[in-house]
Amino acid sequence: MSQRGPYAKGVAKREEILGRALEIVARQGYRGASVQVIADAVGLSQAGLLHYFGSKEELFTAILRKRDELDHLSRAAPSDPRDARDAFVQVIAHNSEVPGLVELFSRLAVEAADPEHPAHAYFLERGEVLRETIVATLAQLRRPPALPPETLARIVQAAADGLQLQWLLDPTVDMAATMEALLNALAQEGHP
Amino acid sequence: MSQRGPYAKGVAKREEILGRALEIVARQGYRGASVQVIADAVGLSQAGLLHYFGSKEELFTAILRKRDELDHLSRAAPSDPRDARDAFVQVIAHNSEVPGLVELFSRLAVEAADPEHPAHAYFLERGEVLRETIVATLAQLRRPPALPPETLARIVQAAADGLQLQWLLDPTVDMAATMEALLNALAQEGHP
DNA sequence: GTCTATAAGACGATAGAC
DNA sequence: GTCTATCGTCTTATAGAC
Repeated sequence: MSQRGPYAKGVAKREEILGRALEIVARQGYRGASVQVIADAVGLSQAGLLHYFGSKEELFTAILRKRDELDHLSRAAPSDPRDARDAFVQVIAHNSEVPGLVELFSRLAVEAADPEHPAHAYFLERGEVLRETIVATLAQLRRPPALPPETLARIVQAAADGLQLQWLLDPTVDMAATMEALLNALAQEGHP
Repeated sequence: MSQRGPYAKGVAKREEILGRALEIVARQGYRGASVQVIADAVGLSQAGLLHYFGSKEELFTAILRKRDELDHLSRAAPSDPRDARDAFVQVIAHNSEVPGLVELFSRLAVEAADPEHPAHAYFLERGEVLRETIVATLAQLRRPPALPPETLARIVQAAADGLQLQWLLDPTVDMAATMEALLNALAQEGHP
């Protein structure tokens, strides 16, 4: 059904390109990556690549969306709070393997401040979904928390993003361990 | 003494330029600010401006250093933990008034991941000083904390940086209030 | 759908006059 | 110390052939 229709082939090819572009950025890093570099890496000309993605910004936004998809981040989190926590920490641990994606994410997070940027909506939506997941997970823990759940969720999200900046600067920083420590402290906390 | 010597005038002028450049970026925002734009704003030609700063990257790094200086961030924090907390929160609150500086900081934080970048050392040093200050302040609170002080300091720093990204994306986010909530929760926490 | 070719511009940096 | 002028590079985007 969804594989038929006039665009099926184009969409499939687009996904294939996206997958390879993702690997390239993840492995070789995002060194101010240009459309040309990605095009070479996926075996297309620059114009050929931009045929599938309207512009550079849309291309990189699509890469980030694809990454979330592969990270299962668009799915609902596990219902058991500890499983949800572990899944979150594992995504962060995996990020250490893909510095180029972390750099791309951080860079676009700044550029997407402009409401006209194609990634603006992406970051807004992603943040909301992430925080909602955190709130839902927190709701299953001991109550009442010391802070409003929405505030806690913002802090956890901020910590995750900020740890990426620290890790980019100094790769000896252990993002996953630090986040796990924070989440464990949050899980144990609350007024008796 | 330090105002004499062959470089005194050049240094003074450099500082003057820096102060104006800081205002420009703070007020008009960093919109992919180029050397040209800053030069126009401070009333110099592009080459004239680069005479004082060797390169674009050094110029922007100097702006960030100047900002820290004006924020009294290079000084020792107040000895009373509550005063230290308030000072920290006030710096964050003030950041809401200077979006261009927040954007510049966040952007350079990513670019400075490259050890060759002129801002690399700046961000490393700034992070260390900030975390040491946080650790010293935490040491004056109830003990023992639920987490190692160094870990807590990393989390607080990460939260501050991450909140900036959230705020750039959505200016209705209250960075100062969120950070204050986090710090208050940390101050009250600990094993009885 | 994919290419070549090129437009069209921005930018940082430097040379050299004054 | 400050300028003008220019170089050289890199970039995205598009036009048009196949």
